Amino acid sequence: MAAKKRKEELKIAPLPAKVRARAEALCSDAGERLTQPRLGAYAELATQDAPTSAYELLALLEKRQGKKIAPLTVYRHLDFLTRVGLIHRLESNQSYLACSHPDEPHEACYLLCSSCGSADELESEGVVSLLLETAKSHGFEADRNIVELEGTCRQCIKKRSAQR
Amino acid sequence: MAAKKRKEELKIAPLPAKVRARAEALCSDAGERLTQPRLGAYAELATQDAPTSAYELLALLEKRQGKKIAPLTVYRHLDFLTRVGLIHRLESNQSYLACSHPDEPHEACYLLCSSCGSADELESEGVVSLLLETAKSHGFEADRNIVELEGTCRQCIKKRSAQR
DNA sequence: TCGGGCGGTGTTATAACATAACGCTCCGTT
DNA sequence: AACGGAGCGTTATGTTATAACACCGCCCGA
Repeated sequence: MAAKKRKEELKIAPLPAKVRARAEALCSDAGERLTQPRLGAYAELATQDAPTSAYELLALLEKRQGKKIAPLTVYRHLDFLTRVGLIHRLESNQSYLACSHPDEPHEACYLLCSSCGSADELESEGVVSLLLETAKSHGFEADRNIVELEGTCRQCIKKRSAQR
Repeated sequence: MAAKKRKEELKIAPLPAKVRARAEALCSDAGERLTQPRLGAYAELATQDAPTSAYELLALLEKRQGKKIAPLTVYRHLDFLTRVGLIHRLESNQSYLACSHPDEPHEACYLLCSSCGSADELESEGVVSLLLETAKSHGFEADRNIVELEGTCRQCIKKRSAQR
């Protein structure tokens, strides 16, 4: 037979080469393996334009790969991707989001539009440092901060004012 | 028969008179009815010293009242209490917490200790206003802000340093 | 005081989100 | 080739939340 027997024939969402390279670099720097299933989950998330729930992601992956996937599998991938910083979890609505700038370690705020469902990641050293400082002054040592604003994004505000 | 037939014999967790009065005032000001089951749920939450999940609360109420309660009932009470501002929901771990100062409308930060599970509500005009300002400068109009810091509280830091 | 309406409650069922326990496979190292 | 550990799959189950529908009881107006 001419065709080599390839183990990994996983279908993966198209991902800009640059983004993919960045993800691979990030993982190898961390001494972690960006396997095919993990990459598949990341690529799928990265091509969504709104935060995605674990089960939505599950459905997307099943559709693309044409086979059943167990929820636990997806959660493991999400857990991994969160750990290495390629994605974030939005606590206020249990959804997941590819990080828009995974290169530098960061603490971000999220602007969640309740009208269109979009999420914007917002670098905010000022807010974060003030937050940590405030906490510290109360004797509290913060490991992780969750800052999510729900409201209406610029586009939706514009759209709304245009239509009336 | 001497005893009048009382409809409402719901057992309710003991609640300081002041706290109860404040809750009643808050509801009547809002034109809402603080019914027995609602008060029961509030009182139960208010006597916990850590954030409580909906199903934990359910179990507590069932135990106190000696009867089965449906989850939906509890969720409705939680929803009501959140709406009038007597309790808050912590998004990062799906739990609920009696508000420590429901009188004044407020936006708070929460300091969640991952060691002892306690939650501290922290008034933080500075942080909140900076947050809103930052969002606005991005054309985003925020309705609600979620600010939760996970870390170690003062007591647990002290305890930890003492024991080693 | 009667009656109508609406908010609150109860019941059953089910959807959505997440993890436990266990064993096999793959891959790099010795 | 043997070993060991990370990754993965499978089954089962736990946890969180909501839908649909009917009844009850309080308030208010006639």
